[in-house]
Amino acid sequence: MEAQYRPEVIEPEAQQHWEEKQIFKATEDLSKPKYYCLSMFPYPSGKLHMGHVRNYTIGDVLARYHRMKGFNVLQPMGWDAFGLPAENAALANNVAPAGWTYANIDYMRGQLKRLGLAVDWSRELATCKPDYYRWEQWLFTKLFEKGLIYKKMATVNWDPVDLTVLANEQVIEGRGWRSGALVEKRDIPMYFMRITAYADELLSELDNLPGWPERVKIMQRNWIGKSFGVEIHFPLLPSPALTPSPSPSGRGELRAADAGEKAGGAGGEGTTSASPEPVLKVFTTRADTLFGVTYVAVAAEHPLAHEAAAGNPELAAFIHSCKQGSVAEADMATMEKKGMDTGRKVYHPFTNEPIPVFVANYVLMGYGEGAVMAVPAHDERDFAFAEKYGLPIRPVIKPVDGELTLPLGEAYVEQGVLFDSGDFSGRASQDAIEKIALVLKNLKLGEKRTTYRLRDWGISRQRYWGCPIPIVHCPTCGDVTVPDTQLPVVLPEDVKIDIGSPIKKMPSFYETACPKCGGKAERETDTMDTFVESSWYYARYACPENAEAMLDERANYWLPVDQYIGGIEHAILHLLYARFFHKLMRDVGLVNSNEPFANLLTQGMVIADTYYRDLGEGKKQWINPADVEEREGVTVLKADGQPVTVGGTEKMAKSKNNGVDPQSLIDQYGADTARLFMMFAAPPEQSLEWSDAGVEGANRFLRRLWKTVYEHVEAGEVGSDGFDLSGLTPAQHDFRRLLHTVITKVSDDIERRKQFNTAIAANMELMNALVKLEGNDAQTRALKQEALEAIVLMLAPIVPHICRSLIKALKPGTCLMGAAWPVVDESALVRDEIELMLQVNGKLRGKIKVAADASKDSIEQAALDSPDVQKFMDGKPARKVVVVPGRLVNIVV
RNA sequence: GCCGGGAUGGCGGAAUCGGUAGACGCAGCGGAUUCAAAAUCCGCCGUUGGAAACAACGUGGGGGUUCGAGUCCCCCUCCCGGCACCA
Repeated sequence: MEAQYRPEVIEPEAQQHWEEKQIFKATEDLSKPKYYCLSMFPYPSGKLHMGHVRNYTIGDVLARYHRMKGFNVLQPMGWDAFGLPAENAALANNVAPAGWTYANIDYMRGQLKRLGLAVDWSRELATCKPDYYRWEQWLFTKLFEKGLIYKKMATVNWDPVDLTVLANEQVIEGRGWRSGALVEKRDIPMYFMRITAYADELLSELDNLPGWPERVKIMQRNWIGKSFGVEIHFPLLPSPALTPSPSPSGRGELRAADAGEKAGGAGGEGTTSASPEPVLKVFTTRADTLFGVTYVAVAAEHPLAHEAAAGNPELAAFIHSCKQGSVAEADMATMEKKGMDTGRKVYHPFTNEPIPVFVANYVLMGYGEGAVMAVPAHDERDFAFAEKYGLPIRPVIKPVDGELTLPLGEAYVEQGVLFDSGDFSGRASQDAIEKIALVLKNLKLGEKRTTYRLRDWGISRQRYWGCPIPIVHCPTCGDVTVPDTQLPVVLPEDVKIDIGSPIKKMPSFYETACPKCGGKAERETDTMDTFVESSWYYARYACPENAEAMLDERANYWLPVDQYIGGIEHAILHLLYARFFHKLMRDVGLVNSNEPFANLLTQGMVIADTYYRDLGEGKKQWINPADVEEREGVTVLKADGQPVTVGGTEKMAKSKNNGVDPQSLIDQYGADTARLFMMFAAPPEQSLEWSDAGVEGANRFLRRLWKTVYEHVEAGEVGSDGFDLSGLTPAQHDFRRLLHTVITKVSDDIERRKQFNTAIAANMELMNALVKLEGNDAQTRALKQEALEAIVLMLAPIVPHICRSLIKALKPGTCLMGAAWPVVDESALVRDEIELMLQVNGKLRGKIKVAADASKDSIEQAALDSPDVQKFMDGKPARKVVVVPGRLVNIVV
């Protein structure tokens, strides 16, 4: 064995061995339990950052641990290769997105391999390859035919200067990131996936996911946002200016799940119903406050708003001003709440009192009916709005056991008891909601309804670098899906990029014949949201080379994924879409399980400081943390010494250029040190502010481990028969108990707690004790052999390269890949004496040693006899003695 | 704004079910080794008072429950993630 730890020698050697022997190639094997371990695949942004190292090391530790526990492990890897950054890079560097993407994949694959991941590379996939996305297109056509994909209008960010649609990320402070122009909202036709049809199942199945973090399930529940309420119809007074012209529609029965569909069409359903009388529909979860309604507010896109604006230039201007700004909900929610009276009025369904209708910029067209009844006395937002516009505030709910202080200083939002509410006065809120719904139903002015916050998923993107939507627009046949035989619709890769998608200007792409009638037709030139690709890749890994089908029976062998690992930022969108897709695939017969991911580990963000220079008009130049330094208290760019602006601390991302490349760390210390340091720095679920302080310590520990094994091995072979467990000295006995306590703890830390920092700490503690173990006799050497073997095997999932070398040195002829996880010797854990803490009035005052099997009475007596305790009892009698077995005794005086 | 999470020594963190706060590591300080340095090894290392023994205080801030609270409950502050076209 070499005296020096040389990662630059042993790491490539180990990696080459694993690759040549195809150690990690997974095959379906019914003789072992399967373990499908999946880390979220990376977007090939250029280089790995620390978040990737964290993510993939966590996955690798779990994959390697389960392999040692006898599982048939699959750990695949691939590339989430379509996306906006490729187009940005193409624009900046005048290269094709495809070439840029493939070059990044090649570089990053090399980096991942250098980390020594136990990945089956034979299953590698990239979502931008036709052999992958053709199945996405195939599924699209099936879903379109089933009505699970449909077309409707939707609102996007429009850059009036560059004449392009902008992603939310490209809107900075209300302006386009390149042009600096004020962004406008614009309605365009898009394809939607009917995720709302699965809302109930997506919600209820969360209860069948015990292996998911509670916080993620809570976020998904809130996102789906099922609420029980009442739809209320406010009859419209005839317009003072015009005769009302309700758009004809027989679809007044459409429920909330479809609300978005009609909303986008800006269709008129909102002002119509089955009854001939025009009504304004609102949805509320607080029907008990109905008598407190003092105005009704509609979204700027609401048909009634448009109608009212026809003869009212001021209102038209206000509605137009609501169109300014991004469509992002965060922007909508934080902007100043503004409104304007439409001049139109509705009747209160019970009192027949006329109520004004406002247009308000805070009412969202996409949720419910695009209209709300406002109760300033019992809703904070309505209260603020009413104060601003001098609208009446009419309290109708009071606390069950008290009175309201009038006038109200703020909205009283709790449920309570109704007053000033006609026949409903005196009823409790819940009871009143039921009764009011019933009476409204009898009057045909409303009914109980369930709504969801969840909206259907708009998947059209007006971008180039994505999967083409397999639709042909035929002037005679309409939207026709591309038949299986004509798939895939291949995205041309050799393109020139400027503003706007090149395939929209490429007749060779969009000119085609209608698959139905053979007439002249045009292809859809929008591409799909990249979330579509990442919604099913986990299943394709089971059969990535299958050219005949999207999935085959191997998917049912491997699925569901036993352990999914990825950033907490995906808690809602990606994970919800993937769950949705799994159910879609189940319902077309591709998989037989209900959920894709049995266990989920949400890794905390690796965050880093951001730095930028303002280029004006909302444009910023982001500067990498590696390129700045502090000079005399000022943060400056190293290159020119000029100051930079310090931004916030945010997740490492391409867009903020704050990713730290792990390559120099790996080059300097090796992959094992990088892996060990990353796992030791913090528990996986916690967010981690990046700092390389402590890397030295991780490397030092590995050198120390190497040296300890080296010295042990150099001292000669240890006879396996020289180990006499009954003849251990007390110190040796204590050490062996520590060893087996640590094996118990580390197993639990990795398998159940998934907290690797403490698993590493326990091994360090054991190493510290081992180094202090005196003596060179056969007993001691056998004990050290047992401990070193266990430490090396316990650390193997985390630092596999060094452990491969060390196990070969400790047990010549053994192979790490065949090695099993260390087994606990329960008999080593037995103690005959334990230490108990002594408290007086909850304060620590001393400790005693008692026999492990001492009775409660004898423990109490021993505690009361202790001089440490008596000193603080001041001669007073014990009022109470609390004995916590195995822990402490608390004496209350 | 809404939803979710977090805050513990100079720093990263530990304390797993309400029961010894600060494991393990980093940095720092002192010592050994060395011609010297690096590396390595040994020791100290929450704050205040004290020569020490020891005592008091101490887990973002305020209040509460409990024999006992970093952990549970209420209120607040700040930070991080998400908010449907970043992935």
